[in-house]
Amino acid sequence: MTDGTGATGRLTARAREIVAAARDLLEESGPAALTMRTLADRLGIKAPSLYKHFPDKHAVEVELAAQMLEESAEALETAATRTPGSLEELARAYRTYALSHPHLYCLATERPLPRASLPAGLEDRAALPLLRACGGDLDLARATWAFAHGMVVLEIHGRFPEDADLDAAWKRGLRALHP
Amino acid sequence: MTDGTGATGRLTARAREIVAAARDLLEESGPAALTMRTLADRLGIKAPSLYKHFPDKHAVEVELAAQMLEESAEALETAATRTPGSLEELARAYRTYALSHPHLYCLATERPLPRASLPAGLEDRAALPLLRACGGDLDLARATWAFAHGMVVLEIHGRFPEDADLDAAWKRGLRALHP
DNA sequence: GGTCATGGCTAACGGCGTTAGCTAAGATGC
DNA sequence: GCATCTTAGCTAACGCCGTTAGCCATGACC
Repeated sequence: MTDGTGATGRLTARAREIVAAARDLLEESGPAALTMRTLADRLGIKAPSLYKHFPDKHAVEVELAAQMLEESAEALETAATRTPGSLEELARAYRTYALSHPHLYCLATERPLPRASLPAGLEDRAALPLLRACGGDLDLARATWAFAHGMVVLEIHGRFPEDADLDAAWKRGLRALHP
Repeated sequence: MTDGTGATGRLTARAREIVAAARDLLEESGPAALTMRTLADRLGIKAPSLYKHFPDKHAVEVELAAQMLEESAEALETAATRTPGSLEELARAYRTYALSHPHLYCLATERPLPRASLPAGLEDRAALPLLRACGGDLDLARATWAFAHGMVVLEIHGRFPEDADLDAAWKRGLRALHP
């Protein structure tokens, strides 16, 4: 188990404050509200001062993506520990986490993974619980991940019909992928 | 079969030229390159003139999303006609279309569906081939759609490991969902 | 106590979407 | 055939955005 931020040591204290404020802003008001000026405002400083701590806005967003990856990994690990081998519980944890942090989930997900800037091993760690639940079948794990990600983003972006029974679609997909 | 644009009659000729230029710009250079100024440039006019034809940039993007929906529906219908009942061929058509137009696919997909501005019935039409291939099982169709969408967007955004065998993951997922 | 790094600041640049207001050209009505 | 109105362009400008340059106070270090 980690410190929950994954950035202690990698970032200065002030940089972590900035990331925390950025996260609040993003989660409360969406990606359009996450501007360098409003972020600085929330910290009681001016926008250019942010560049003493991060080279550009993208670097802040990468930090947010890393948080999301780390936290979702933790959520999956917790579920796997509580109910070993249950893909249903893993899926529930994934869905719950993503829908609790929709803006963060999309920010972290809808662009290339910044592997170079990520803590070593984080990507594998996030994938491991699902891979184990799939008995080491890499193809099945990837297919299941795609299914879960697809369900979550389609739901977040309101692509399903209003009256769609998403619980039933989840059940049906999981039953097929993990009989 | 339609005219392939779906907008004849709904849009003026000039508006259709603008959408066509916007599409070229988007597909060639990505969403960041799609600005009102560069779009106007490509048409040999100035940015404010675009507002004589569309109320705002979003309206242009909605037109692009409608094109994507229409064309992917056509691709699926063609596949369903050529190889009736084959989910493999449907999936291949979906993947091929999305990967041939990645920026357009993401633009149309990574935001709420503008149902009010869409041609009537288009959403249902796009969903029908898959629903039929699933024997009318709505839950299975939605699960399969989520799987396919997840595979495509994760591939587009480079989220899978470099060496991942995506063909195998597609096969594995489809085999599970449609035994 | 002088030196230097830290972390603020103001002013400004170029690009964005968008609005206001002007105008040339063509269609329309009598 | 002329007046009128609509169309579709234009320039200028506004308020945002990310970002850079350059200045300055504070406090740590030898």
